[in-house]
Amino acid sequence: MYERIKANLNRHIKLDDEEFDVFRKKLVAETYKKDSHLIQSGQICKYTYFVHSGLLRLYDINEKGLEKNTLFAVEEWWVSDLYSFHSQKPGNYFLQALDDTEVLQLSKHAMENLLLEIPKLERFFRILHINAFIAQQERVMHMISKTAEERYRDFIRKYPDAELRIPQKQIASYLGITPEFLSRMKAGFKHGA
Amino acid sequence: MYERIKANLNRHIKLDDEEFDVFRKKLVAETYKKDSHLIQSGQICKYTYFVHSGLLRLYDINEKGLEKNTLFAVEEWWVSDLYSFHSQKPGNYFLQALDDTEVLQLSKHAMENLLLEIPKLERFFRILHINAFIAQQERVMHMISKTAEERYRDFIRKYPDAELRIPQKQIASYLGITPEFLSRMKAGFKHGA
DNA sequence: GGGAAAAATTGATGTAGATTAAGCGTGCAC
DNA sequence: GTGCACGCTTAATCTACATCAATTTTTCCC
Repeated sequence: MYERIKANLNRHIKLDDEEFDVFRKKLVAETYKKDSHLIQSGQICKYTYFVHSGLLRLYDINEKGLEKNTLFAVEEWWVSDLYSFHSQKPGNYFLQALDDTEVLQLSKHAMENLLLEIPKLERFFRILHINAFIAQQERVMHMISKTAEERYRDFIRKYPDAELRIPQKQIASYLGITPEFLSRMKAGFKHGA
Repeated sequence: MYERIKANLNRHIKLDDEEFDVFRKKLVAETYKKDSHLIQSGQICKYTYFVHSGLLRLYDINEKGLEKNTLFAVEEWWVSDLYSFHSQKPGNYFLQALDDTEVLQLSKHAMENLLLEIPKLERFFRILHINAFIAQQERVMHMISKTAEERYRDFIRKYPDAELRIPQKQIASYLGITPEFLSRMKAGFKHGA
């Protein structure tokens, strides 16, 4: 159960066995059923989640009342409503399981203690958030510069298995287009392009 | 000269005088003339910049050959090509002065040493990048959910003085629309809306 | 395994914003 | 001061994508 998160930490820092043990003891393993919610908009986000297996989506409901996905989290992703988690104020996002999903969750309180006990974790999360920022920045640039079709091709190139696991309407919402238009595009470029 | 960056650090951490002195000694003050470049696409980004005064834009050139702004940096902003700076591989962004601009720059090497000498800085940059991520994430959601006019209104509400200092075409590029359409919108909602 | 509900597809029409092109104002180099 | 490049505006046309509505396919539940 803990090998995956250990490998994840090892991408950026080295913890000895004792340190990892301190870390592991703060984690709570939890399983969420398909369609259940881990985070609700309007509430204070208590946890940061590491996805051990399964599939989550992070979304908000916009002014027109439509659900818009901002992130899919698969195995070995960290996910949370960072604004709410970090500030401990009510957030705007929902986090929902698209499949039965096993997570390791870390409470705000546990996280703060960990950062003091194992300062190397400051480095780990710093690098994690740098990479998250870079990915979002690139996504903004794609929204500005590319057509929906180019963004869809990028998406399936970057997450090849996502096409299989994630419903079309969820992908459309992530890309910022309607399900109808996504369907049309897929039909289109079998013969075309 | 150093009061502004000291205040900036103090937003998230407390450094004593000795620590701040270590930090300050690594900074290099530099002035860039209007229109000059601090970072060039294709090159390895050597520095992270703290804007002491002036105005910078971070942009790339897309596949169609058009310049697209991803960020404006005014007083008290940190800016860099984070991918290139962090990985020390060639980057995709240009950083250009839109006005004569004074920066404090920190080399990759100096930054790494600082993070070892003053571990509290790991925390500082972690929080800085969390906030940067949250802002980018919000921008993605706005691109997905809002019309160009709504995004323009948000922009001038968030950066009230930007409208005065930043040329329209640069704002249009940041919003992901053409200068022509921005001009039309401005004319439009003087009488309308 | 049959039936309801949700997801995906298909078609007709509507619209936000792009593109192209022309004219206008303004800052700045000589 | 004058010329000229460049940014801003206005107008006509075009297109990527949305909206609305109907049909088919898939999923899931007792």
